[in-house]
Amino acid sequence: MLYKFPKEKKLLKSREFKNVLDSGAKFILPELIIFSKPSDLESSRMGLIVTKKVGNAVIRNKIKRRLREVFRLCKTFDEGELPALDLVFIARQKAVTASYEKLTSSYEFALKHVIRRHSKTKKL
RNA sequence: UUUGUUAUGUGAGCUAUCGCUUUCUAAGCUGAUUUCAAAGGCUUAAGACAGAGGAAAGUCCGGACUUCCAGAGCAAAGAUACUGGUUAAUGGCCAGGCAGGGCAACCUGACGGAAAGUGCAACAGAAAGUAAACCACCUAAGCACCUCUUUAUAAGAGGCGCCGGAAAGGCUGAAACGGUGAGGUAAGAGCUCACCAGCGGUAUGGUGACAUAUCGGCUCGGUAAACCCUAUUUGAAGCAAGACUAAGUGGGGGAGGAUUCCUUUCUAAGGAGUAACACCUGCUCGGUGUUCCCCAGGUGAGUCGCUUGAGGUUUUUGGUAACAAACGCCCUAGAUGAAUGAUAGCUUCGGUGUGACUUAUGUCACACUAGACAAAAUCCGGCUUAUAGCGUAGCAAACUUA
RNA sequence: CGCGGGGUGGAGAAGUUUGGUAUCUCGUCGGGCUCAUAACCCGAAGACCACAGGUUCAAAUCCUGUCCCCGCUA
Repeated sequence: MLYKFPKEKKLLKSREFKNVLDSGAKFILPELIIFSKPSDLESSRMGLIVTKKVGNAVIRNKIKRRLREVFRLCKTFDEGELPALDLVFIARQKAVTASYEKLTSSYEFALKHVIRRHSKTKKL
């Protein structure tokens, strides 16, 4: 069930995007910029931003698909403690040449930091 | 065989695991209330089918479809421009003519009109468009003068000037009022003749563009991708078109009034007129809306439109061809922060590297690498541009062998 | 989906309307002035006008196609 990716796990409206981008926490990687914000929903949701600077339509679609796979498959770790997050991925130009494994590892690395940061703010 | 040229095909495949979208089936929930129960809707770690391109791209043309009340006239503006055909339509396509390029196959061409009018041509040059002035040329006819011959005022020869002749020459320029040759003349000239180029008429062939032949008088520059003229043609906006539903509430728009005249009629109805502005690309007619009253936002909600269509294709027939017709067969994406994928393995086409055989081309084996351009967004017909690798067929030239 | 504007030395602009010479400012280089630097003065280099093709005697300018950049409407 965890590997499914229905519409409820996507950010679809520009309001939701704005909300995350304005008040969310920012984490920068060579391939990505990730905005995150805890939500009250049961599961995490994700949205994608790939600008025209990255490449043409074919390249942009490819990046989107890969990032969706990364989000879908890497959700398993920290199953019990995983809080529901709204995530927005902004692809940078290095994401074009980066391999799939590199994307997953960097995403996991970022998630750990993000979760730690959010738990700290909750405690405070 | 090499080089070239034209047309055209393909745009890697298979398996496993995990996912996405549409449709159908199955199950469940909802609809649903006292009971029974439908359409519809939703869900599913259930199953099945299908799921990007030759250019999906650029948005350069043409249509379908939809809305605008979209209708008439005039003007403006835009587009097109050899001829004939084809098509729903086109600026596309096919065939032909002409011009240019190429040894050739073949390719390229905004290819109507300059005797309707207006404009333009730097520098150079006598002159850049009406043709004349200027320089140089000639001195036959007329006038005047000078020199020589001569006895002489007359005659002859020569010279200069005026008037006159003059369509030839004038070094330039991208371009100068036909070109070359011969005759002709005081000097010259299509003034005359031959050939060539151009213009016009006639005849023949062709649907036509045009071609061929012949005759004529001799010549009337360039630029319309300058304005323009002629012919044909175009209403505007675009699927965020547009239609429906829900939510919300006061409602996405709503509600009325004044004055003049006429008719019926007796205080009501109908018709006409009256101010300003905006829109229908400009104007006129015509129409709609707003103001002279009031108030106010919000959403990018859902469903339909949405994919069977001027569809594709085998064969046959007509046509040189584009294309058309008949019969049979096939159904092939409908997403909306936007699906059609991710990962792993294998096989073939290639590329790179190494090794072996071989004079070399090449052949075999192993390893690495999955690699061009580029993704539907209402749908079709074209055009243009990008494109790795692998092909197929026709034709032309050169070379070699028989 | 439908439109508009632009591309000229290293930088920023004019010239395109009406076709014939590519100009200006800053910067660069050389020289002068100064003990030295700046400022100032003198001189020079640097552009096939985004790319390709066409019209014309002649194209940055006119026409056609392509590429890139910027912006707008609902």
